[in-house]
Amino acid sequence: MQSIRDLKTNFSGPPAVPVATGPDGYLQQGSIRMTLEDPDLWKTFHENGTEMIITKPGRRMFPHCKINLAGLIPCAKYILLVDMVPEDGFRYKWKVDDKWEVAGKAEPQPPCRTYLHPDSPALGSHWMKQSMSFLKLKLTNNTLDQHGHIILHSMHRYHPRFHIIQADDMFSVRWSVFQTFTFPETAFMAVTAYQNTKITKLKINHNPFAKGFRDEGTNSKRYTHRSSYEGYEGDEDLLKGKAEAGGGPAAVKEERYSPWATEREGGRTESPGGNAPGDMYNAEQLVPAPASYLPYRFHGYGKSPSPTASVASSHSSASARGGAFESRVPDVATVPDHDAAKPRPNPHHPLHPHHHHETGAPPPPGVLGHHAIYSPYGAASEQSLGQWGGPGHAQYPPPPPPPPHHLPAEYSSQAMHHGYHHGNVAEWSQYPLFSYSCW
DNA sequence: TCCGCTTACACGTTTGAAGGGA
DNA sequence: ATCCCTTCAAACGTGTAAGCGG
Repeated sequence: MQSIRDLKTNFSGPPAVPVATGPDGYLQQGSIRMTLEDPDLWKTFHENGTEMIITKPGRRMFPHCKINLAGLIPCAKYILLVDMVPEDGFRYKWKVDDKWEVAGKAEPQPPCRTYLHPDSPALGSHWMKQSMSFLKLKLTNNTLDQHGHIILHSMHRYHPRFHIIQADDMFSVRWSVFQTFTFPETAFMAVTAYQNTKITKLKINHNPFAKGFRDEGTNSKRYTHRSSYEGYEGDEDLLKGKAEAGGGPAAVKEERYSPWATEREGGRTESPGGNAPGDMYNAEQLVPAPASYLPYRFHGYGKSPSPTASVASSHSSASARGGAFESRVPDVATVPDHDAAKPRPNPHHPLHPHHHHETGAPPPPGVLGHHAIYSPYGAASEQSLGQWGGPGHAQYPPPPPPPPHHLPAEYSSQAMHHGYHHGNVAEWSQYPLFSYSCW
């Protein structure tokens, strides 16, 4: 694979635009690395088809996202964000034969919200000092949610996407260097009730809050101990792997079972027990953007649910390392919502966001979601984000539905490996990073 | 009838205030 | 007065099961 780092050569020299340096005047040099904590646990869930409960008041994820960062400039400030992007353009249903099947096209994408890590902004040294948890991130199916939780559709597949942005504050994000990371094993199905009993068992066995549902006695231990639970190989293997790995990467057997019907047929190759699980490829991207839209919040570029018939294919060899740099639109906070909903001048522009999968299936409606940033800091959030404030009400469903995005064929894992050349930096501003919304 | 969603519930963890001792 | 530790209750996070509604 061509390392995404090659991309950096486009930027490592004198920046194409003066704003290319970070807000501190430091130029991001080394490549930022992001690794996922508990990759084995994630893989165990992933092999069984991770499900995340979404509720009206909001539900935490389990496992929750926890990452390690390296390669940041210690004295530069960064902002860490996470959002959820659809895996594909379909709605699923759980079949009696224990697998998910496509049940139709995806619902129009709800307002896409971005969760701001509570520590943001913080120095690179802070981010690298310890692992960063998104424990308090909550998922909801309430499209009118006023708490800033991330809104998802039930029976749809998503994966979290992490953004590290070099910026002193939310206001300077527009000038900032940022990178985006995804981890294939963190993909999940949003559900209002668990469908796969194996997932239920895994949750009960691993989530301390669910201890009350564990069997009596031996398996009332944390997952660092071998569970007495029988009949769930993933769980057992995970524990075995941890015991035998001796600190090295756990050898999680690849996809011995996949609840994704299409994966079974498609020979999905993600999540092998490769070396350095969770390691990411990444690329540095500069974020020039016109300042004229500063009063607005982040603008989602409306990552389109890639019309993929097959959740199969894809997660790439980068995925094999546990994570992937996601080709994406390196831009922020530029275009008001209604603009974001307009058709892009060139949807096949190489800067157009790439998805993990691509197929010839029809594109889903409502692909240009509304993005908003949520900070768990109540007042702090108001303070730091207030300047992004726009119209103060939720916007769902988005009136009128935006035209569907037809994603380029490169909108695949391959693109994640190869990246692409940003020929014209100025054009980036046409592709907002986060779409705009309020809650 | 089926399927997805909501709600109340029991059980466990987490959190933070209050109190006591060094 | 300050710090540290313990205790305890409230808040919060879980999955379950029953019921509702399209």
